[in-house]
Order: sequence, then structure tokens, then C-alpha cells
Amino acid sequence: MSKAPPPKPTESELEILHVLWQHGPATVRAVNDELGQRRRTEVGYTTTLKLLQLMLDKGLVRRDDEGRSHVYRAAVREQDTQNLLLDKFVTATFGGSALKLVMQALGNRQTSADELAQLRRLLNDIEIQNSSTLSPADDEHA
Amino acid sequence: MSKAPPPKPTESELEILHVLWQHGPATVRAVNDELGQRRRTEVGYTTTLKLLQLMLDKGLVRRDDEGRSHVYRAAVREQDTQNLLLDKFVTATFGGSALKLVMQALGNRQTSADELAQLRRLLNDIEIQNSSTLSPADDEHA
DNA sequence: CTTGTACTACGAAATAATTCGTAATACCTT
DNA sequence: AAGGTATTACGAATTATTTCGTAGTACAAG
Repeated sequence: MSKAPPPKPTESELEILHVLWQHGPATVRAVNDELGQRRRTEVGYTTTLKLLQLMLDKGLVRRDDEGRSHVYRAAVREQDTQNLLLDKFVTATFGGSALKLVMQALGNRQTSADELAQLRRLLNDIEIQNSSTLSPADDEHA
Repeated sequence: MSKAPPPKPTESELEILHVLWQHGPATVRAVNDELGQRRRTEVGYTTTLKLLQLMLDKGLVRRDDEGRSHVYRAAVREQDTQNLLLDKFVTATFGGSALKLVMQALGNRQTSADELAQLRRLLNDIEIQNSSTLSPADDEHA
């Protein structure tokens, strides 16, 4: 009665997921070729194959038979995966404080006016959300 | 003529760095005790010792002789380390877009009014920074 | 000085992640 | 049908990380 949620992908698995998310369903060959273009150091065909097989076991990808070869596609969504990894990262590196992470990310790198605008809009949206979803008890703090 | 910068700490090494950052210089015993309190599963004394020795080799910590035992202290700053890890993480998980990471971090979790205020202040500061540091050519966009 | 205790050094086992070689198989091409 | 090519399956070597056992050493207590 349990559908074990897919585990956190490793570094290499994440690379492959990125390919599948952007490229869509693909054969081992296609994934491996695409990886070859992105990485500094290529990996062998069977390495990619093996990784996809492991990812299949873990439930990170699905597989369809397409004639002789197999077509793999992501079984997890990009957003969900990013969020899972983000949680772990915030915990491990910023002691669980997402705010610290955000301030660090913004503080120590270039942020354009356009990006600032996007962020302001997001903050406004969140504020509106907060006030409408507010539970009564939360209303009475300082 | 090269001072190899300390490498990215591993997961376990980061835990130890957190202890040293917060607790200050400490003996192996103190670090191990502190770890025992934070983790679900404790690790043996010699495990912590070994890690600290490896970290010493890597330049992540320094060591002082204090009588019979040794006192270790962080050789890297918390901010610098967080930034290093952040860079890697943004690259690996968000394709290098810090903005996406930030929006994801803010969008998918609870953010209090107080935190929103802090962020707004930060955005204002950044904007001021941007306009004063602006290179002339950048001035002329829409 | 002898012994007990806490510490360090070091090798190496255990675990996890990545990589690839080799063999079996499927399907074209001739 | 025979041979060549691309593909999959699988075991295993390699590398990285974490873990701990064992042995040696220093120092304090008696």
C-alpha cells in the first residue's frame, strides 16, 4: 500500500533528468549525445545506459519499447525535484533557513533591474496570499 | 606560487564545519559530542577524528596543539563556503539561474511578513547599489 | 615507576556513485 | 540465410565517502 516516493537523484542522475526535461523522451543514444555536448568530459554509451537502468529501478524515469531500442522519459517533475533538492540543501548548508539562502543568493551576485522587478512582484503576491490565507490566531502578534 | 583553494566540503565535513563555526575552536571530543546531539545516529569518536584529519589535509580546518589533545578550528569562513556550495547547487539544479532558485525557494514555502520586509529592504539596497555602480553604457536601455 | 585513561595515527572495511568491458540479442543489408 | 551494426543486460573495476578497529603514545593518579 505504499508507492515509495522516488529518492533524491545523484549528481549524474540529475544531469540526465535535465536532458529528459528539456529534450523530452529520448533514447539512450540521444541522451548520451546530448550529455556529450554539455559536459567537459564525455562518458561512454554504456555508462549512460547503466545510469538510466538504475534510474528506472529507482522510479526516476519510465521506459517505453520503441522497436529495437528503448525510449526513456522523466518520471518526476522538474519543479518537484528541484524542491526536494532545495530542501535538503537548505537544511545541510543554511541550517534550514530559506531566508538566509535567498539573501545570500541575492547579496553575492549580480541582480538586474528586471530581476528585481520580478522579485518585487513575487513578494507582493506572497503578501496578498498571506493576508487572505491568514488563520485568525496569527492575526494578533505584535 | 599557488595556494590551492580549499575544495568543496562533503556532507559530513560540512556538518563538522557547522559545529566549528558555531562553537568555535574545539577538540575532537567536543566536536563529536556536539555532533551526537544534532544527528539522529551518532558516529564513533574515531570517525570524527578521521574526518578532521582529512579536513586538515584539505585545508578546511587548522590545528593547534593544546597539551595532549589537539584543537581544531575552521580554516574557511561560513559565508565563503555557503557561497561556494550555492554556486555549485545553482549550476547543478537550476541551470545556473539564481533567480529561479530564489523564486522557487520563496514560492514553495511559508514566508512571514517579517521576512518579506527583510527581503524588500535587501532589494532596495541592491537597487541603490546598482544605480551608483552602473557603468555608463548600461544607462541607456529602455 | 606502574597502571589506567584519553588521545592520535593509520590501515582498511563498508557504503555509495560512477564508469566501462564483454557478451547476448535484435534487426538491417546484402 | 549470413554478416554487420547498434542495442541491451550485466558484472565488475574504479573512485569517493564514511566508518571504525587496533595499536601506539602521553600524561595523570596512585
